[in-house]
Amino acid sequence: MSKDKIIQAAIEVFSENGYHRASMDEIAARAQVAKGTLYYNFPGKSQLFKTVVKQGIEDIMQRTEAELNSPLPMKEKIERVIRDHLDLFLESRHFSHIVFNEISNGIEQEVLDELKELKRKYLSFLASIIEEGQCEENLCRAVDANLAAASIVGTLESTCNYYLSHQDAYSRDDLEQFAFTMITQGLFISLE
Amino acid sequence: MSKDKIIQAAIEVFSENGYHRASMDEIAARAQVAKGTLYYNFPGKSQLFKTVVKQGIEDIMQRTEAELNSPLPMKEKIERVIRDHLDLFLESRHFSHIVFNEISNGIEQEVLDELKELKRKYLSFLASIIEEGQCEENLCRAVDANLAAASIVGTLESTCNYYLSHQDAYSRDDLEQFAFTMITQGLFISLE
DNA sequence: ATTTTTGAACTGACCAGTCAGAATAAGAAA
DNA sequence: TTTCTTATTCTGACTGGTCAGTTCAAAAAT
Repeated sequence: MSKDKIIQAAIEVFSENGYHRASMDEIAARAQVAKGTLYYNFPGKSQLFKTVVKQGIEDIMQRTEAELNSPLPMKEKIERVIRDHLDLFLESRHFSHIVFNEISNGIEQEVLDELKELKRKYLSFLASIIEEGQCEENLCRAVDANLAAASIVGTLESTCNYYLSHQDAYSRDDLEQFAFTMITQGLFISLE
Repeated sequence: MSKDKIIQAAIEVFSENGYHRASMDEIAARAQVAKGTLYYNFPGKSQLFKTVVKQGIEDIMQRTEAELNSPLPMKEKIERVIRDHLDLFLESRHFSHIVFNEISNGIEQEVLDELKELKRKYLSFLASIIEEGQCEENLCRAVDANLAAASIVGTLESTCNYYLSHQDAYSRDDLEQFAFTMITQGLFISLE
């Protein structure tokens, strides 16, 4: 099936280059398919992009949900959720940018709205997990869950980036441990 | 002086669109200057871009340094440094992306290297501040200062973004307070 | 007189999207 | 099984548009 090959190639190319620098020609070449086949299977670039994003978000949400439903202690759960996110972000370098930042000009309003909705849904999903933890577990209740969700994604994204360009200095494990500490404890300043 | 007008316009256009979608025609129009003048003052797009990034980084470093040299308590200092960063990021929506992410294809290797060096310099600058705090103040020593610097920038960037699309729900002050809490204390989980 | 600016015209590259026709699969008839 | 027919899937050259970068003669500013 060409459709699958195209989606896989699109994930790669979009992840490597972001939306605007990804070209349909390269996606076609990577999928070993003629350009026309892209347009036979998808109405256009933005629709193809939407499909890719949707798949990525659904995937990470599913993985996260599975971890959270496991009968593990909270600490373990958080570690695993962080690990899943790092997996995704390291796999698809620019996936998070694409979803969280690059959604803008050059995409039809209709598709743009769908993408924003996907993003919103995902952040709410994370926020609801945090809120739950604030009620039932030992999460600090002083922080806003929505902002916290955004912040966590930002932290994971930027530390991934840093890690990718300094792999000599850090191991994958360092990255995971750091992310856990930073997210749960921050810089841990005891002021006054 | 046209040069200044061009730089200002370039900051705007690059910040709004990122590097690749920013067009020299629009920069010229925004600066109310002929396109030829751009090329009279700068060798090309990438050089102009470099100038803009350089100015932005030098600006925020200078502001941060000034705050840190003030005779204020540590807590106050950190709050101010965060505020400065939020100012910059909110002012130039995509400035941080540009610097931290969008540096890639389509730019000559030489300029690319200079940009990466600027970015590195800035992160080291932040890291050195954190390290100093870990020695002399009450910052947790368990976190790696470089990763922490990257993480902080990521947090600020993504929360800014979230704030910008939810200004109805949050005030600028909420944003500042949240960023401070998240950076210094994280989700503050007391596990077990 | 020298420097700076203008604005328009042009080139070459890139790229999203199109389309007429080729290839392939699927099913019906012989 | 083999042949004919139709529908689906795929192809790749082509189009039209955008944009960076160049050039330059003439005008304006210093």
